[in-house]
Amino acid sequence: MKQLEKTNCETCQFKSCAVEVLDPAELFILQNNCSAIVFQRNEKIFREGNPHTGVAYVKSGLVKVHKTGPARDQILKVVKPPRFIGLPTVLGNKLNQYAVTALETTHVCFISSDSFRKLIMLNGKFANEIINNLCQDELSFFDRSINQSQKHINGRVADALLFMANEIFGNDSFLMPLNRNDLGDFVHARRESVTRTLSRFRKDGLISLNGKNLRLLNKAMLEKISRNG
Amino acid sequence: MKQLEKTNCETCQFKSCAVEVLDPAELFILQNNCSAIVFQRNEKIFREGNPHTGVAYVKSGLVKVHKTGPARDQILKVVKPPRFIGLPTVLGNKLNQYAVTALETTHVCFISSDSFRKLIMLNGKFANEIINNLCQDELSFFDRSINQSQKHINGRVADALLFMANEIFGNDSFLMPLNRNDLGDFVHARRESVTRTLSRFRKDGLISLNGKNLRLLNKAMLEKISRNG
DNA sequence: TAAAAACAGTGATACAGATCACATTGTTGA
DNA sequence: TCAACAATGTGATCTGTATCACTGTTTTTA
Repeated sequence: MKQLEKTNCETCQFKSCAVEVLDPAELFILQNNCSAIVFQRNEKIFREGNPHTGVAYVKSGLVKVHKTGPARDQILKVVKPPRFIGLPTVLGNKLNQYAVTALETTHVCFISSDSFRKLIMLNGKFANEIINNLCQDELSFFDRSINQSQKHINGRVADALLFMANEIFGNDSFLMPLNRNDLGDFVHARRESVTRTLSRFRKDGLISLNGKNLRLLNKAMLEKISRNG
Repeated sequence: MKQLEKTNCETCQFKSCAVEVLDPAELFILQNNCSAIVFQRNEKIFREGNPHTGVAYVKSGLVKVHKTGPARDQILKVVKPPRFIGLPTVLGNKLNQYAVTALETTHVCFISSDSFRKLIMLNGKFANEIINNLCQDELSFFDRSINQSQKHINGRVADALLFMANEIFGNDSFLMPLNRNDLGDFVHARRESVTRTLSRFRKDGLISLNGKNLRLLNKAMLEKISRNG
């Protein structure tokens, strides 16, 4: 974790849709209440239970959002930039309700919650973009919840692989950013079951697998498995 | 389902926090793009896959939000008024992504999505309230997801009973608004398992149970079961 | 670079809940 | 008010995945 020199929000190459609609005066507010920080793999961006540090805007990299449950940690989502993270906690002005951890080198801007709220109040378009974000999250969370609870482990692991390939990497070949244990926490299963499922997929020629190195060989079949559980 | 005569938003006794912050001109917009409808038990307020009918403001009654999964229906939440429902779908201008059904006689105001969006753009405080709502939803959905996937059926059913008593009815004695099948869809279990769990709770003196008539007799113990799964 | 710690694979076993099949009770409307 | 259907309860059985125990491998760090 390393603080960077002040960045220029106006010329920032990672501007969010929400920030695009701000006028110069509003950008000035943002500019002066925003600090850029770099996190390395496995460094925590939010720590569960700690006082919040502002809204986080993830500019580059990859992060996991996770939370301690009664039995174990659970990965709620894996988030690719550009994306705001931590609105619920920050806006409620509470302690962090969940943890966020970098899965690779990740650039983040922290925006003080006061100024974030000020922007919402000042600029309806900005608020509208934030609302769109939250709504989108809600819908995908509904889907995820249903899929996780109604599919068998084959379907859940297939989902996770397709998600990584399609949503995160945009490539059928990728380096799995989660270890087997985390992958278990992501698909509501245990490490051993994930291992067995991946081995089965490899044996059936659906994927090639070498440690974290993954390639989807038969997406049609994986999608079918995803549908049928 | 029955359309009522035009209501007066300004003097409405069920005004939401969000609507409280509107000025007269904005209330006038709302007034003219808002229709009040009553639904009886089991009538659908939103039908999954249908074109949306605007944001729904639930003024009184009780509703379930549910969605078809690969294997069965799933109840995502049970919502008590006052509450906006259906923002994600409406704002995305898509088909309804989930269904909403009345569990008892329920009064709803439908607000056209255009005017709802206009209010967000015009009034930062309104937008802010909506954002607070969405954030709160997200946090409770995270909790629910973790509880549902990590607890055994005893803990999940205990959670549901405590939720009904504490959040919905504010009373340890209530008429369960969900039948055994729905209760199963709510706690990610099957009808038979719910029945068995409730019987066990009754035998152990934790609840009294007579059809839909429920009374929590030992909340301390139910909370303990909820914690330990 | 050796020792320790984290990560990954695999077989044997246990068990929570699903599923099935059927009996009983409650509800509805012709 | 009786037939038809929906909802509920209950025992017997099946099964997917967790758990346990152990081995092998990779990564970290002292």
